[in-house]
Amino acid sequence: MKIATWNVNSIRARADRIEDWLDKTEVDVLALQETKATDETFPYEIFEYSGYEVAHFGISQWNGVAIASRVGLEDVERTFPSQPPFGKPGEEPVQEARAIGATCNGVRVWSLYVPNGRGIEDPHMSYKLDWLSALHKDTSGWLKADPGAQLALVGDWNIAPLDQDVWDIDFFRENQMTHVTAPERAAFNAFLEEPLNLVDAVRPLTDEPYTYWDYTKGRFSKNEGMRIDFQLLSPALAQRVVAAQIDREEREGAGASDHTPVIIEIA
DNA sequence: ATGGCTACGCTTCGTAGA
Repeated sequence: MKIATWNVNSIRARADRIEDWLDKTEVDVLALQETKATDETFPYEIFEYSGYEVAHFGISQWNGVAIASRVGLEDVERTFPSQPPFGKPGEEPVQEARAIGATCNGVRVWSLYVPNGRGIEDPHMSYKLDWLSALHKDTSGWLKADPGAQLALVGDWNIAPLDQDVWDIDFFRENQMTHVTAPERAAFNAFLEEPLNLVDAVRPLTDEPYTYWDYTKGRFSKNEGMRIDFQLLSPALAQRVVAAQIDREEREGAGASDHTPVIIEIA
């Protein structure tokens, strides 16, 4: 079974490419982030034509997450239980469409779009860290309830865990950029450490360093990218992984998303 | 020269991405 995750940066602008990609790769499960669509405007038909069931969660032109599957799509859950809303000062906090879960052929898949911190001092940074802390707490509960859980937390984590996961760590440091700060990395690493012990099964199985290249400044042609899209698997699921791939080719050509798909194959 | 892109919408700029 193949499970892919892909920040498509607008499902409507990318509809033809996504349909072609599904026909070409024949993944069984595709988790999507940044659909930039509401449930009303989401193009369900491109998945149905290709033989996939799909569940989407979108409430505005921002964010939006979905899971498409051709091996079953059960117990769909929109937002994880502890997921915090974003509160603007003086306004009612708003829940954002950043997480959708579904069980596909026995694997509990969460499609996650971790908030962009925007800036080190920006209120969105504490939102990002709170959001990850809440996800960690719920994940801990799921694994306590079932230590053998087949669980996949996949998506755009908006964190580059290692210095080598950005093209020039000095550039990031000098410009006080997000995605590489100690608190963000600690929040990410907490998923890989005791007691959760989730596994990044992709890193050891692919030579491609990056999953994202900015549209601006010719970043892709200069191969100045970032590794920020991950599939973190429960220990029991990680044992079944036989292959992994970052589909760099999909970043090429006109009309590409700035992120590329990340795929695992499990036995 | 310190830029360069892409997408969205009650669109023709402001917001967001990272």
